[in-house]
Amino acid sequence: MKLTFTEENYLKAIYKLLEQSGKPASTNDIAGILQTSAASVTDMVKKLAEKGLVDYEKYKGTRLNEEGKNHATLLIRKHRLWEVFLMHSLKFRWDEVHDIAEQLEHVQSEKLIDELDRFLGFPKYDPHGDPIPDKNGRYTFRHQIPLSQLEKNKKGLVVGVKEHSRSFLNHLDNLNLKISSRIEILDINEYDDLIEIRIDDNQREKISRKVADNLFVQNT
Amino acid sequence: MKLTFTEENYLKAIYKLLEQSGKPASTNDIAGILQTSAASVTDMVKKLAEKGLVDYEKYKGTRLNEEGKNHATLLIRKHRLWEVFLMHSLKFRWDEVHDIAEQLEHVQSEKLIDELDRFLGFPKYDPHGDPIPDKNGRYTFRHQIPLSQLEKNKKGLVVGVKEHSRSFLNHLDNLNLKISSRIEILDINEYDDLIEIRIDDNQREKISRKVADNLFVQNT
DNA sequence: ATATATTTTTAGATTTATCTAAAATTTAGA
DNA sequence: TCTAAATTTTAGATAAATCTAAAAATATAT
Ligand SMILES: [Mn+2]
Ligand SMILES: [Mn+2]
Ligand SMILES: [Mn+2]
Ligand SMILES: [Mn+2]
Repeated sequence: MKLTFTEENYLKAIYKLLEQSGKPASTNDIAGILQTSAASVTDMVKKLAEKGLVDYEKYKGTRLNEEGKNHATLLIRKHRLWEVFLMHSLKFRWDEVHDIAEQLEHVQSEKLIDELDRFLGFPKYDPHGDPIPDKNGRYTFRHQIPLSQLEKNKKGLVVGVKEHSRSFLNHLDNLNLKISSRIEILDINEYDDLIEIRIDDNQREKISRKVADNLFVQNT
Repeated sequence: MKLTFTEENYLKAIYKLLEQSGKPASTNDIAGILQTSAASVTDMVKKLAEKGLVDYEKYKGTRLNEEGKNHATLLIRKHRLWEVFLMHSLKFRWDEVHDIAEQLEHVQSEKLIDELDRFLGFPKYDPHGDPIPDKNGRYTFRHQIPLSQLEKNKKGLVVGVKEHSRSFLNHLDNLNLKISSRIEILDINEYDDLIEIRIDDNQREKISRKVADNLFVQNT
């Protein structure tokens, strides 16, 4: 089904909220993500329900149905593949790719996205470590934990970020932290909760719990 | 200036008409290209005039001013670079690229298009032989004539197509004719005006004047 | 030159996505 | 449990891009 940019953005917002909480998306939360009024959201979710993309119950919230979920997954596939393209082929930084991918993800062409996938070598993860759905909507899951859950003296490999904000990504750049960085927990300070780590068997850095919560690592 | 898709499509239409005829674009002609009503066109050209992109005189037609011309040229740059990308990187055929480029050309990011340009090696021409404006809006012109103007026993190199329709491009595919094909005029039939050519020093083919009018060649 | 045809503009309506303000419903606190 | 706060929906308005039908201007043909 051909949808407008707006409709697609609503589907993505509802998908994200469902992913985060597992519960139906509330009108207010959708409005928050899309920076619009609750009244507009009510109008639009009714329309999406009409079109058979979501299940909507007055005052109860909105959830994607099968078709809505498929469409949202396709959008995420497109978004993340474009991010890989921007980063690997066009040499963008990881803090720059999201905004442009927000536009590119709405381009309509199944062949385009499948050929892009092939061109990029069927990548499994995007520049932020998020999994890329394949042509059939299937993800490759990965065992990962927040860096804040890694214990003292244990080692881990950075595989993703939870936050995607520019400021967080720039902060990581300044710390020399990136996807595939090796990390060892040297100390966790009892008093101020700062975590001291060694990065790539090299520099030592102190990071806040906020940063550690937003970094995903694999045990190594 | 940030423009809507619709506004950008009007600018392109006006640009094309000016390019074709040299005269200001008529309301009806714009409506024809954009498949819309004359009344809508009047509304929109007034709005574009308000925004300082076109000069519009009631009943006299519309022409791009400096700013409108710059914006239209940027759109053409984006369109043609995306066509090159689709063809060279993603292996699309030359009859498939236009429709997708019509969508991609509206993505807003100066860095995106300049990096794409670099990635593609600063191509001078698109898959149909049309020149690609550089970052400053400058084209590389090329001396070319329609194949129909090539004389008997003369040789030429195919450098572009005038028509961009799918059916014409597919017809050329069937004849094995493509950009960079070498052509020799073997005979021009007096009775039915069919032109007999040799392609790549190899096969002989008879083509109609209609086809010959729509193929650009360089004398060799 | 005058009538006719064509083109273009205007007037008024429609659709889509948005808004604000007020009403209805649900949730949470005392 | 009752009341107050928060959330959500409804009602009505607005802005952008479109439409149709009618009026106005221009072009064409006898
Ligand atoms: Mn992103
Ligand atoms: Mn991402
Ligand atoms: Mn094209
Ligand atoms: Mn082209």
